[in-house]
Amino acid sequence: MKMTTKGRYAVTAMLDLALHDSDGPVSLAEISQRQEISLTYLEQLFSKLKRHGLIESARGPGGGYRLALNTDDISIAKIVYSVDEPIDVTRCGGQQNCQGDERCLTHDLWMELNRHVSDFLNGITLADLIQRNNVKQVSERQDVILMQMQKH
Amino acid sequence: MKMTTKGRYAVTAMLDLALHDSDGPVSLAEISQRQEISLTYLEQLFSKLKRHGLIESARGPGGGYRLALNTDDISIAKIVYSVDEPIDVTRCGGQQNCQGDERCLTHDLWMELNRHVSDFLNGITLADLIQRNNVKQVSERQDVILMQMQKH
DNA sequence: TATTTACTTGACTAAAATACTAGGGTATGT
DNA sequence: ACATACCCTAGTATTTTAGTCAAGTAAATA
Repeated sequence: MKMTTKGRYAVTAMLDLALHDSDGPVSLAEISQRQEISLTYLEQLFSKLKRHGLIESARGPGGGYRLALNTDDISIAKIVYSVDEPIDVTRCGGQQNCQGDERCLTHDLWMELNRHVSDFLNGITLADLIQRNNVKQVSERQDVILMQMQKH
Repeated sequence: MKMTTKGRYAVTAMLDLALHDSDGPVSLAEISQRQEISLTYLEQLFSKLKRHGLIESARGPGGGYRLALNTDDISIAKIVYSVDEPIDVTRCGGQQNCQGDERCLTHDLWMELNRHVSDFLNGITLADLIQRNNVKQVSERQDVILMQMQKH
């Protein structure tokens, strides 16, 4: 399966967005500072997330991004799929042509693992994450740091 | 997490070995033909598998590899770990320094996914796979093809 | 309406990882 | 001796990743 920093960054950024959504549109500049992710890299990710209908954008001063769905309708799987398109551990991508035009010995095993990981990521939403204590703690730490930076 | 063809090849080759272990040492040349994996690439993988104590080797004519453990003592996780060393989906590798020297927002989520995948792969052994109908079928197909090739 | 903020798009690139190949060995059975 | 089969170290082409650069467009506000 494909679990890269791209997917991790996307989830982290979306969670940041969810945590600050109530204050109006959130700019990528803010997220970039809080999560320490390059601004231009975030732009790429958010373009994909928007294409997949997870977020909405507002241009101009005071603009930024907002969630297009409720936090309990956005699963981690949706986010990762949006930026890392085909999460897949098989070689053939679910086609059964891993050996010549037939299944390889371990085809079904990897399919099972695929389903397992998907189920897990589908079962967790942004709403779930927001509830978690460790998320709250880290988020508060980041907010404080950002405010200190803005003083200067 | 890291799930590449290297790990897939290793599991496939080990399963092939398990299926033919009863006939005495199995040479990499055989496995290479049956599973359509490059011989020199197999050599690399088997060197690691041996270092991790999963197999034993016998040199010279009639030599080859044998399982060093019972099939129900060899989990898929053991095999994958042997060749793809650190299976890990977090950025920090379990250290909590993903953001500066602190945890990032989603640290715990990736740790959880890690554990999930590991549990799954630890819960399946070569013995389990051998029992499966789809494995039996594919294996028989491969044996027939190899015998036909050897006629020529 | 000038200006600033912030999103939008596409092409480009450095670095790392992957999936191999090449080419030497060394041990062992016949 | 000689063939078989394991053993080991490098090297390398390809692909993927992570990220930059540049040139926009849309919208708000002064």
